[in-house]
Amino acid sequence: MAEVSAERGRATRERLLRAAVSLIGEVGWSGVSTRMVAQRAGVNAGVVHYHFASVSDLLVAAGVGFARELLEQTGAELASRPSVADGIDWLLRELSRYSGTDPASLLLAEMFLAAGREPGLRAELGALVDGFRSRVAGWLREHGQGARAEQSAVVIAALIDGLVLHRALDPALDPATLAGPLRAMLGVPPEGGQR
Amino acid sequence: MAEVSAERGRATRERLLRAAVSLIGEVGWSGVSTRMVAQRAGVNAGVVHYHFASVSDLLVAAGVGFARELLEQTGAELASRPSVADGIDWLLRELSRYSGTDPASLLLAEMFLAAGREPGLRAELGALVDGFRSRVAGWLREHGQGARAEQSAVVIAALIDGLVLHRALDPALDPATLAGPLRAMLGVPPEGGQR
DNA sequence: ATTTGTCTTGGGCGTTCGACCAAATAGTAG
DNA sequence: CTACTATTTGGTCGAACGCCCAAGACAAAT
Repeated sequence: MAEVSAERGRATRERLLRAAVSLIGEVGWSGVSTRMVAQRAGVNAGVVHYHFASVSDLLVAAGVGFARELLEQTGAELASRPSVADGIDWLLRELSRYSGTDPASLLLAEMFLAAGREPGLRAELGALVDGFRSRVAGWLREHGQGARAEQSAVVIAALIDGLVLHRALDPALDPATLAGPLRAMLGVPPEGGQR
Repeated sequence: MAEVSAERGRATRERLLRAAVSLIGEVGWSGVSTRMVAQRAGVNAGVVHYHFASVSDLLVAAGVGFARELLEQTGAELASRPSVADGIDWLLRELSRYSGTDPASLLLAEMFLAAGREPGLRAELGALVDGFRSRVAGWLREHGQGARAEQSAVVIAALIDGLVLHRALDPALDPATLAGPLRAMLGVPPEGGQR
């Protein structure tokens, strides 16, 4: 078989996916065009339709791949925190890194919207978010939050995305200042790990 | 002056705004076209550019008008609740009415995204959300939540939008089940209701 | 009756889009 | 070498886009 050719094709496919990820954040889901993504990937426009049946297919594959990586990484890091107070502090600090206007934030938001119009994307993204929630709930349960672990996890997951959205409107909004209400919600003493 | 003409013109302008509001939710901010909005409003395509300098101007005017009405109405209703527990319950019940896939939910989400690319929209929407937060904070302070009223208001406002987003992915997610964590956050007895 | 100003119409300009295709290129196998 | 497959190229297609404009329609003012 043409092994080197196949290898080069895989690399091109990867470049297309990466180009799509960055472009979705910059110009919006529906703003991404064949020519645009091809130019950024450094390939001819026709190549896009060789590797993907349609532009939609490319966008879904790119977005889901990115979201999977981000959610699994965040979930793992959060679950490894020794205490709930620690985890909350870490999460809020992590959220401060996303301004709400950076490509990563915008990509996430764009995916939520596109999911409403692309059933396949909705199913995949829904499964990812559900997995994240379960992971958070499990972590809370491990630390004695059994009673409302599930509901608290829902609140935390939704709050993450809500805060990213609101930071886009008001960059002065600092997530780190919200530790108080969150600790109260989770029944953690106000002065847990750090101040 | 041509009073009847002017009146008819105002009515046409209103129809264009309403058509734009419904279309943003259906096809997305950037998916709305001149011809589309004109057809839905029952007027010729050229009329759009008589009443508005550009499609963007129309969308901003339509979106901001809708958001202003919704936020002021919700803020007023929430602030009129006799107790924090009451308000939380009402808010969560109200949230249940938005599936995350209905035009109103989608319009709100689309506006957050579009705000990142249209500075004018961002300023207006930011002011509206800030006003809503202040109103919620004032209401919390009135009911003895002075210590963390501001932060709690930020959490509540962000949570609203986050929940709408997440409901779009998982319609089974029922906001009403989240009263427990929220009451804990606000220092309200879990079940009794009034403080 | 004529003028004035507001509103409405149909059409056209230039651009960009997704999709598709035949030809060209590169690498493997016989 | 030839035969074959995978990949890339440059180009074309019809459709839709935002925006603009000249002309018509119409109620009020003169």
